[in-house]
Amino acid sequence: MMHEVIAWGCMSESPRRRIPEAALGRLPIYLRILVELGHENVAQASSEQLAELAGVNAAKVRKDLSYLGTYGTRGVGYEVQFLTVQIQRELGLNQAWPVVIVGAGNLGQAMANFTGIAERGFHIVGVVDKDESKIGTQVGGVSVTHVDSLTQLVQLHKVSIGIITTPAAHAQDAADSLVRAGIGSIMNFAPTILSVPRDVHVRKVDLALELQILSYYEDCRNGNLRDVPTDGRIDPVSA
Amino acid sequence: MMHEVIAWGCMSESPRRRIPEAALGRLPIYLRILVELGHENVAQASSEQLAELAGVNAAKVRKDLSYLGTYGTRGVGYEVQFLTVQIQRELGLNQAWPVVIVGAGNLGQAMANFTGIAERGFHIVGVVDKDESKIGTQVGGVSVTHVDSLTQLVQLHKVSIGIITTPAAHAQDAADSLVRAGIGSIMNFAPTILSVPRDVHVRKVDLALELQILSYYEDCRNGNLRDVPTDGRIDPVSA
DNA sequence: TGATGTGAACCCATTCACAGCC
DNA sequence: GGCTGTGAATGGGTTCACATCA
Repeated sequence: MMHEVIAWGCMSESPRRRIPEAALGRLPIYLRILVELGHENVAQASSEQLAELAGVNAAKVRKDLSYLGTYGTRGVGYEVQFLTVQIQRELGLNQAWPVVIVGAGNLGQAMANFTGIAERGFHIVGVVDKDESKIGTQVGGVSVTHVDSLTQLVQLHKVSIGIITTPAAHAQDAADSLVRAGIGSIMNFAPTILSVPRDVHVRKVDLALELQILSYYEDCRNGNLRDVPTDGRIDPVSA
Repeated sequence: MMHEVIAWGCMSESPRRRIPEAALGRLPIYLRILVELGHENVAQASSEQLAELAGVNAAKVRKDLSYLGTYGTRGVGYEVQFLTVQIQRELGLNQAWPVVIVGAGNLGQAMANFTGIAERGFHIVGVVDKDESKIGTQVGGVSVTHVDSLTQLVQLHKVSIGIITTPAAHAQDAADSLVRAGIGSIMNFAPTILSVPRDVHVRKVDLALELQILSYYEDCRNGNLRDVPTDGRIDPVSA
């Protein structure tokens, strides 16, 4: 048995990714929990405990962690410190990632000041904007510079991740600037589908999206059953 | 045939949900696109066009929209205005949802000022904090009040959705306050698993999570193959 | 003709259940 | 005995392909 398992590494556009997307999305959650447990000087944790804290079930925790390697101890559990490092390594967090923010508005400031970002290995090396009135102001420990300085900033600090916090109308411009500067991945807060070269990763965070889903559930809870569609279709109560 | 299809409405904890979670999560995306198309006076759109704009494939668009009802026209496509209203209705967005924000920090301010929220039918009726120095300041058109006024605020405006933008350490307190005030759904920005009664919906937005996933992909792209696990397991290059 | 709507097939993710090891 | 690691079973979501209808 060995099928076509080529290597342990991941490849950016590999047809066969090692860690399933769904599991990958949960690794940061486990990581956060492990770091917290570490702060509380907890040395060991079982999949049951981790599952409880993560709000998932134990089998999923074990399956997810098994993609990383055999890091648990049967009959005991996982060593918190060790597993923390393994997940960090897997996520590429064993290095400080320099990040630039495009858009010095409220959200840009919030991201720049967000301690959770710095705590988890990301370092804001620049905030740029094209609004002259914002340039020179201090945001999250750096001063805002003009968007034209982006390329210079990116090359100087070897930045490969950019965050777009501009209004939707300027998001594509921001993305173009980032791509021109040579960025490889973009976290986009603007409610816009960005058009970028195929080799640039974009992850979109839609701040209103979750609210809209909540409103669906709230509407349901309040007993406001959805209206019947307005065309000819009728609720088939009986055959 | 009629199984137990009771009605077209959804129920908060119904064992048989009408719209699959995955499709529900895409409705806000289609909605945003449709609204934009509407602004550009586009009258009709095919599943192909919508798919292109949403970054998914056409079959998925059709399947997703089919959960709402039969709103397309074969051989033609979907009527933008009509479909917009249908999705809004389905998401419960045919009403203005009052919302409160707990935490008047950077992120709270960003959310309160975020025009995308107001544009999509949400109305910030209050921002509360427990830091005396913030109370009275203006944020997004309302003045910050003390967290003790939460219950009053919620009852006065019949609020059922709350947003937590406090530091992680205070998030559980914030959630408790919201629950005590009678809120039904919570959007949580703090990187914390909240403990709430079973009938309260919580959706978590982890701002650092997406960054951590990006760093994984960046690490891969840069050719930094994942290290081999440090235990005895070796890459099985050949049988 | 051309695009929707939808069973059926497929594929990925979750869960189960237990062998294997501490 | 207890907990991990993992094949196998299950279930949900995606995609295919085509019947259907304007």
